Amino acid sequence: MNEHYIDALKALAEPNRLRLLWLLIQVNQRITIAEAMDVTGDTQYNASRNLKTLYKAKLLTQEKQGKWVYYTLMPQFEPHLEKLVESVRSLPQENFIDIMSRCKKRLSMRVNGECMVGPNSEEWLDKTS
Amino acid sequence: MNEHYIDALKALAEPNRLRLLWLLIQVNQRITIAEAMDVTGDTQYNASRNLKTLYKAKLLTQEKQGKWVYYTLMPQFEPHLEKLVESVRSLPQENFIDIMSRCKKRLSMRVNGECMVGPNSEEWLDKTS
DNA sequence: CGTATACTTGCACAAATGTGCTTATGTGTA
DNA sequence: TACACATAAGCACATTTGTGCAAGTATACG
Repeated sequence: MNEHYIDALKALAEPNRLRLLWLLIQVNQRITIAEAMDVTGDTQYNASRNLKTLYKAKLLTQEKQGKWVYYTLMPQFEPHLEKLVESVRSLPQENFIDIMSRCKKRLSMRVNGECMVGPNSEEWLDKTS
Repeated sequence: MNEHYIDALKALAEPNRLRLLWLLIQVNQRITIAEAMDVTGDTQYNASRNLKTLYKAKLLTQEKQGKWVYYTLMPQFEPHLEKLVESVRSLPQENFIDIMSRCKKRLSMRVNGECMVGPNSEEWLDKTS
């Protein structure tokens, strides 16, 4: 009963995942696990698993492209899920200022909208030092 | 960071509590633990703790009156919390039909809007047998 | 008073969840 | 084919969370 909704709530009830979904809502763009790692500072295992958890809760879509896996916000059509995403969207930006600026920095390293470098690259470390 | 919001999500990410909050939203009325027990079939410990968890997450208010403790939906003023409650409100009724009818039955046993009998009373068992 | 009733809290335990490490899979490139 | 790199999956472990039982607090009522 409402298991899908419960899964979504559980997926969001964890700070790292909430932050990830918030980011994906705000940037309105797909991101790779490598990019998520750099932006959040998470380990590879955690970035991968947290994105996958959001995917299993049907909040994200997954798309493999070469060696990269892109995750994107999934459009919701049922009212309760739509409103849940809207709720996350309304979270005050103040709590995410640094993560947002890191994300913009990381996305600016793309070429033609494609992720080119892996996690902890020279280019990234230069940008953030 | 957003701990209050995370608490609310956690509180809702459990079927029994989600059901309780949905009920409180729909009936738009305070209810006692005794009533919650009868309606959900939960034990006293669980009804008490689940309502208290929702209270600690600031989704409900608590009001002691004589030997009864009434819980009521708490009005939300921050957009993300408002929308979270709206999301729960939009959950399809189909999933709650039986619980809703039991709740109406239980509330009809009140006198002047006050709960008069405890859990598993004769009157209640008669009504639902 | 003393007893019944509504509710709370502490403890023990099982189940679920998050994390880290290691290893495996799969893809691009030389 | 071999190697580098992005991601996933398996395992052990600590933390959290839900549940049941028992004892405790508080209020009503005779």
